Amino acid sequence: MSNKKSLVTFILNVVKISKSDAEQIAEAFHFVELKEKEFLLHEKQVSDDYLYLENGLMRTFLYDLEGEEITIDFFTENNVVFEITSFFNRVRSEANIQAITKCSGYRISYKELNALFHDKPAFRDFGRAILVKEFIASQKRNYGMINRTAKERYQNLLATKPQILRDAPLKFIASYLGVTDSTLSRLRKNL
Amino acid sequence: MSNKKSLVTFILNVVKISKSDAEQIAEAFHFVELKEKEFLLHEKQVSDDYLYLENGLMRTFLYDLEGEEITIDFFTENNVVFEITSFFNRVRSEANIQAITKCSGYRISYKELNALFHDKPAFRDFGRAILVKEFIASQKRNYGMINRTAKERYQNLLATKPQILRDAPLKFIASYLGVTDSTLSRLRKNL
DNA sequence: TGATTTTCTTGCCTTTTGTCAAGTGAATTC
DNA sequence: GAATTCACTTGACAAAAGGCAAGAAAATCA
Repeated sequence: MSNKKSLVTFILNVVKISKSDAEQIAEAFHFVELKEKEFLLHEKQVSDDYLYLENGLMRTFLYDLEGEEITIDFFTENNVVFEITSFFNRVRSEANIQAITKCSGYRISYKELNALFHDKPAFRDFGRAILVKEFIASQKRNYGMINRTAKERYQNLLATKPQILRDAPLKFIASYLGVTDSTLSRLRKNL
Repeated sequence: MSNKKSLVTFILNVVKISKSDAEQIAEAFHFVELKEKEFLLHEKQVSDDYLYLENGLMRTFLYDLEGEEITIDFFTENNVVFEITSFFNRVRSEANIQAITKCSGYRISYKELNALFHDKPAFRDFGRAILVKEFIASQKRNYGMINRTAKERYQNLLATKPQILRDAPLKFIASYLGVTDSTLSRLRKNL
């Protein structure tokens, strides 16, 4: 049994399965590290990483029509990281996934994930629970972005994921919140 | 074999399984109709409907802090309709789902869905494909809403789901786009 | 250490969107 | 069919956010 305690704990928090099932699932994952600014996924590649992020901060981003980077989402410690479209549909990714800080965690490939999905009923429940959890998070984000001013969105981010404001540069946060750098800088000043 | 041709076609478009598997899955669904303005789900209930919408237009909405209705999402023909948090986590819903026009389709309950999930491998693939599909749609919506002006968001909706603009009242669309009724009315005028 | 680049802040002005309130017209009701 | 309600529009003004450019501060590099 390798040292995947945090992953086992994460699995047990996501779905009601036995500890030994959780440990067997965790066993299938492989340790990975990423340096600051290293990419987990480059656009136009087919993603093959389903990652549990144990330490660090990552982001996913793409380029808008003017060629500007738009940060779509941040990933914090103790969450899964994957580009769902590319990973599950086996198509080239439109987005990039990049480590903001040094990161470490455990990954499995698409092939490994499917083998588990077919062989281990407990993993099916885990897989579904993760999809449901991430889907809900995406919907919540939708709701939190619309019908709110930039200031409220910023305050919400401050309250829910302060590590992002600590570790990510202003321009990543600005594009994530849908405002310009200038506007975010001014918002900050008034708080 | 009842008349569920559109559902079978829908299933076959979502996941690569055999026609007979798709027909067996469709068999488990039950026909339902909803009158205009009728609710599929009221807030504070636990959702028990996983619905394939064959005809009509629906929306999901909740109330903001000022007690105003906020339309979160629209559901169009030939899509699935469910409140993921309440349905999968068996918790009371914070959202309402309501028919805008007269609607018809086919539903299954949580219990029925899980029985299929455990007994029919083809349904597992279907279930996962639906979650992936809806998750991607949610992410796309996120991306389409941020970093765009209200006018661009409106034009995008016009291009992608014109039936919404045809059948939903202005106030539903305005809150969905995150603007006031007045602003949407003015946007329309300039087009 | 000093030079260079990158990140962030700020001022000035414009555009977008919101607020509030009044008004029109259509649909519904009694 | 008059009254009421509902959906939408419009005007006048206010607030929020953006565009652009200059400059300060911080990080990186040589």
